[in-house]
Amino acid sequence: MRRESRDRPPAVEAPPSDCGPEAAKARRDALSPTERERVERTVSDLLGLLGRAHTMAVLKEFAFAGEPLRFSELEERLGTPPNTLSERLKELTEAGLLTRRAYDEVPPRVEYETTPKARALFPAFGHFYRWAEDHDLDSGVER
Amino acid sequence: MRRESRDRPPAVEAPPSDCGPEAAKARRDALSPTERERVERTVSDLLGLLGRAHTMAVLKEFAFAGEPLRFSELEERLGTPPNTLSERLKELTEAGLLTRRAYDEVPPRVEYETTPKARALFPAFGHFYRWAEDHDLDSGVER
DNA sequence: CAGAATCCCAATTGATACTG
DNA sequence: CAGTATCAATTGGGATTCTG
Repeated sequence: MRRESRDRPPAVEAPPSDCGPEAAKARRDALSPTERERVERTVSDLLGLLGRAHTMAVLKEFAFAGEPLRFSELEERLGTPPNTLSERLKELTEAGLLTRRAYDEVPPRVEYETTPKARALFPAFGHFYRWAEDHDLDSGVER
Repeated sequence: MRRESRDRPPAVEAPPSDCGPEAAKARRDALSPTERERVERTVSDLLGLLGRAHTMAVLKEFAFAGEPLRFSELEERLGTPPNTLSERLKELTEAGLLTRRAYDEVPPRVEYETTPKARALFPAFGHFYRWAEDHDLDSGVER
């Protein structure tokens, strides 16, 4: 797999053999029809979930925070309206990607924490960040 | 927690050093303030772009196809309404992720092809696929 | 006080018909 | 075939209100 023109620091140039598209394609072809169908459905469900406003931004926040976050922290960092944020957090919790823990205190405190299932997703977000170091969107300008 | 236990090793749990969140976090801290700000903005622009209906599904289709795709192929494979698909393709093209080539033929033919910039994004989609092999979304109760 | 619920309006998306 | 045009349906944003 090639790399774009960059004068960028070394990092690790070799893309992980684990998440390249060719690898995924090969793996897909190796699946049984039944299992493959399940995987396809899961992928499209996942993309459907991630493809709602603020959802990926929320996950990215958790990925970089590396610790539980409170509703108000997310609200502040993302600038997401409370009703929308509330809905996204509910969806992510129902999907099994976050757990919600309410502490019976004054003032009240609710913490959301990622599940292993969500953390297994994080490398993709790390990749987006990595991508952003080497690229820009729009204008066709390839720094 | 439905099918968390599989006959496959975790694998995804150990993120590749290249796109793991820790690596990204460390890299972020190493950036100059200016560059870091640009990267942050690019990431959120990217997530904004990807977070529209069907956008990631379109890119996934290209990632697995590995070749140019026509409007009708995408429409058929994704079941996306033509106006929405049209808009998404326009956005992706303007973002520099796709190129559009129209052939002067009868019947008309238009092919969309990924740019290197888009292909640099594909490992993330491969990762989503990989994730789906080991996980499921526990779709919660309907609203 | 955190945050869930509600209402209302704007923006996005979907379904379908239609055109070059 | 590859889109537009149009209109209905769904979703998101902002302000406000309610509750523990």
